Amino acid sequence: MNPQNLAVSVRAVVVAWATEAGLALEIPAELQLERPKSRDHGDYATNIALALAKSAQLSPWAIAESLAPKIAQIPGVGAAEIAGRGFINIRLDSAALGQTAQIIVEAGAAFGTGEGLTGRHINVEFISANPTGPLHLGHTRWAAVGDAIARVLTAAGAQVSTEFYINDRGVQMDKFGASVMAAAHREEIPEDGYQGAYIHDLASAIVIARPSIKELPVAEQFTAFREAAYALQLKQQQQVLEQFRTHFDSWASERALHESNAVEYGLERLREQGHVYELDGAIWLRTTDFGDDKDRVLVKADGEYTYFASDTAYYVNKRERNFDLCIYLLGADHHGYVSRLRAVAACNGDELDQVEVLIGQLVKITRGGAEIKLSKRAGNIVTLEELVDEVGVDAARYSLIRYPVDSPLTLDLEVITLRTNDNPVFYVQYAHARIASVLRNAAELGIDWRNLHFDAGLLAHERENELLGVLAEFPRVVAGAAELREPHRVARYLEELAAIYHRFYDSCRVLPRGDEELAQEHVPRLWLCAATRQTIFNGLQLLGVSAPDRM
RNA sequence: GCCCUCGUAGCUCAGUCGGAUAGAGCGACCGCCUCCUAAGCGGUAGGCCAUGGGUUCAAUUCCCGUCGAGGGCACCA
Repeated sequence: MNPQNLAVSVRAVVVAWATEAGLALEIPAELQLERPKSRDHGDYATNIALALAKSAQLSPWAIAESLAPKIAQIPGVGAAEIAGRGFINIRLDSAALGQTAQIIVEAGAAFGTGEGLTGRHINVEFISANPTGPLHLGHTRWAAVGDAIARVLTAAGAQVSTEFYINDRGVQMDKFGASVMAAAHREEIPEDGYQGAYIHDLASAIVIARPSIKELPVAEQFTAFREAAYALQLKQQQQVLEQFRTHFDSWASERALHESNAVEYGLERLREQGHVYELDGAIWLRTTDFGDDKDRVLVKADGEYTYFASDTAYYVNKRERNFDLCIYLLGADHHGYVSRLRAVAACNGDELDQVEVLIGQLVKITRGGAEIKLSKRAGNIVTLEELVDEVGVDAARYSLIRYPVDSPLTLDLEVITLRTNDNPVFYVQYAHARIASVLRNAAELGIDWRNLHFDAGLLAHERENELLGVLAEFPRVVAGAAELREPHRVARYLEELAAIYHRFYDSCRVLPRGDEELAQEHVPRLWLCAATRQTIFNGLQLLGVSAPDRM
């Protein structure tokens, strides 16, 4: 018995009742069963009687009185009681609930996956930094969250591709090249150039690899420095992301987009749709047709493409690759792009909602309460690499994922370095390690629980019920996280699960003490432990955080 | 001026596609190891869910206004 099955059964009861009573009611296709906040209200509750009261012209209580006895008849349901203004509280019998443990263990890594997004082909683009320096803290948030979103969408059945758009074209690249070249000649870095110490490191590395580069004619030398620095910097970003367990299925280059004539092609496609016009010598896209507050220039009066032209062509390119949904993760400073990006989809003949833009607030970082100012230009950067060196991949990823992206985030380096409950990741990992330890001990005692009789009905302790109920929620949590693009829900869920497990562990002895024999209640508890371990493991997997067997 | 996001415990934050008594961690205070990891557990204290209206059987959640915080409004990249 799981929440989904139960919801289907309850709905069938409601439909049967309405038909019998001769009422033509609109009953939701998927009836929502919620888990009551209070344990006194049973395992699941439905508000269906309240919801139908108005259209049925009956009191909620009267409807509930008709439904409750029939719900109580559903196999696996122990009791159905009416409470409050007409809620029906459902209690499962312990055997039906206990069965969850076995189902989870047998499902293994597949527990939590679903099919809600089966058939969707989704492109998730995030970070998309200039290759002109190390990835900094803001990028790090997207690296963690974007990767987790991709994992969660995949678990929900979608076919997902992650993508990094390399902004390797334009004046920033030239400033970058000029800065590195100046550093190589020990000249002052141009005022509008890049000032960080890494510029000097790049310059040295380039000169060591190719000493003759400084003898080249100036124009040629500039290009050589720019390209060499680009290659090194991109490689550095890729290595750091790999170390951070953020994998990109594809790296799309803005340059390549232009060189392959994809920009012309994209514009041509938009012209066919009739939203392109010329004014004052420039070529515009009429994004105001679809909710943008002003039209946008694609080609400037001087014949140059705008950055927006690249973006537009890039979208057309993604569609050509058969993605039916393009998700973008952008910083709060880019929120002005939302309406124009969605308008691009509409101008291309697609639906507005085929573009989804997730706007993330920026990350503030403190060390012992004192704010550290981030400024790339001043060279005072807290980079992804530095963060990982200081707190580790697990703590960094988890700390960045456990908050919704639309809320501003303050990370205190001192706090997230602590191995205490300040770092919920340690709390969750500890629960996993604790269970792994129990299962190891069981094996050492020669208890082959998998091959012993599993009596689900023995899992009747209050704490066991709580734990089973929370475990059964996992698939719904994953589905919700995918649907809402909110992987932090998985993290919060794991914290709740770990807490419930610790409470269970505190009250229920899993293994026989030193001189005791194996008792019948030990076996289902071992199954329950194994199910919890599997669920925590699967959840951490979705966040890209490791699940250690020992700590 | 217009637009976006946000305002919940002393602090950092969950919760909100409308549901019953608003939650966690930290900080404070009081307890729990003869026993599978005390990196754990139990308890106490702490709230006009910024504010004023509206919709509803039901609003912290949805809508409008006000106040406050942050960000954005290029033929820049």
